[in-house]
Amino acid sequence: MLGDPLHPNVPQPSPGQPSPVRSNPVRSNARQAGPRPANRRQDLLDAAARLFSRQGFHAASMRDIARAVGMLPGSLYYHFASKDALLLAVYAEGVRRIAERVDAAVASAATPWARLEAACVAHGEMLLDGGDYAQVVIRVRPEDCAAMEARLTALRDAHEDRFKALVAALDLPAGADRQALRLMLLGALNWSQTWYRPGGDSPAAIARRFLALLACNPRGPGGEQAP
Amino acid sequence: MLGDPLHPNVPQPSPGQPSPVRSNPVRSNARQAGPRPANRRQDLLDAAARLFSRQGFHAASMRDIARAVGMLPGSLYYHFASKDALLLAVYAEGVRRIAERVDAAVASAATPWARLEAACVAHGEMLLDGGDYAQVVIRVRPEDCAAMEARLTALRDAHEDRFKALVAALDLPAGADRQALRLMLLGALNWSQTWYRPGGDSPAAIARRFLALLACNPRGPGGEQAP
DNA sequence: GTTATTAGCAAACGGTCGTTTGTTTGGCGA
DNA sequence: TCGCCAAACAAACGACCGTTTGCTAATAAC
Repeated sequence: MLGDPLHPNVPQPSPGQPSPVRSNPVRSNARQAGPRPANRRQDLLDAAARLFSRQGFHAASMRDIARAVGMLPGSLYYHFASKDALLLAVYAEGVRRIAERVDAAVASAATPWARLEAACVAHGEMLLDGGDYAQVVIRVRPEDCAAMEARLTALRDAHEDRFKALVAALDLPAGADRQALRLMLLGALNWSQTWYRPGGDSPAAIARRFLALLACNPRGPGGEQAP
Repeated sequence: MLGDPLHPNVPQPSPGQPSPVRSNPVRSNARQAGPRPANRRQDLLDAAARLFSRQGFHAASMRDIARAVGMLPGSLYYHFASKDALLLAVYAEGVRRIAERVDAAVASAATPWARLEAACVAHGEMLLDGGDYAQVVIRVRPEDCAAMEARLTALRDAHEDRFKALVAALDLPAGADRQALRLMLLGALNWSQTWYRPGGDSPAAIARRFLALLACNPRGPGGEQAP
């Protein structure tokens, strides 16, 4: 009862915060540190993120995840109410991490075009090399988990709205196709997860090469990319 | 024994041919028509394509597929040696259908840019509206089926090589980034499967809008797209 | 010292998975 | 008419699935 059964009755670090090194000065009556609790919940999230990103949602089993952290399968139901809830937690954290980086990159750029480029570079770096959480967001389709589809889609859309704003801020000729511009950029970046292998071009270089191809880029065709 | 167990001992239509309407004048001793055999194998392929494209490889079970054609689960092992083999057959047919359309479109275009545009339009139309077989090729990742990964990847690569040739034929300035051009175009198109919904822009329009955004397009920035 | 809570173990639940095995059916060629 | 064979049925196999239940140490609060 009492709402959806996403969170079992366990003290979660704090929703909306980056789940810090667990050194936050909690109020008195909450369980605080102790040698035991450690960050087993975080370990579980990490393991789930790894397996979901490498094998996909269906192919990664709860037993796999439990084994990865040295638990028995039933034990992780103390921390997460279901496999769906575990995916949602990983997915939300993934979106949060990508958005965090993108926001920071955007904030430190001056012009609209520089902001879009910074966002694409940050987005691409997270997708391709930014850890398992970020990769889950692209690898796992919301419809892979029917029970969570709406929530996962909402999370992904909220992130992509940032790019809507960035493209809207560009100074473009009147009839410019801003929607296609956004969809092409994000699509090409997201799909790059399927062919990217470390060792070749860096994620940042890939993102910049894509952006350099766009006709409306004021640098002009074949423009140089900054290092 | 004798090679990989992909094909049970059942008369397959003919490898490498488009599996015609089964009206080919077979030699004498092969079972030919009869009221029974019909095209149950084809029905099975169709059902598998549908479920694989809608649910993905892991979420679609052999029981689902059997039920879709009114068979018992064990019965489809008469036609396909394993789930993996069934996926390979669907995937190969999907690649064949996409490539067929792309080749036809390319053949009926005159200039290098027109050929690339025709290929993108055909590719996009197949991905988005070209039936279940084509959609499986994009929806199912080769690594979803470890046993077939190499073969699936080879099929997909063979198709994408067409675009390598089309881009190589373009008349571009010296330092043009042809690889990024191809990857961006194909990536944006392939990813569009995740957001496309019938009713809005047609697949052909989407493909043309993407191509129109590219800086190297001789029509110039914001160029018009043909009807 | 008692009590409550945290975190996990141990073992199973019913169900579904891909697959195998043995048997039956119906039409065809001889 | 007989035997053959494609094409399916019927029924299970063992393995694995997500999940539940009951219990038990360890820790913290009183």
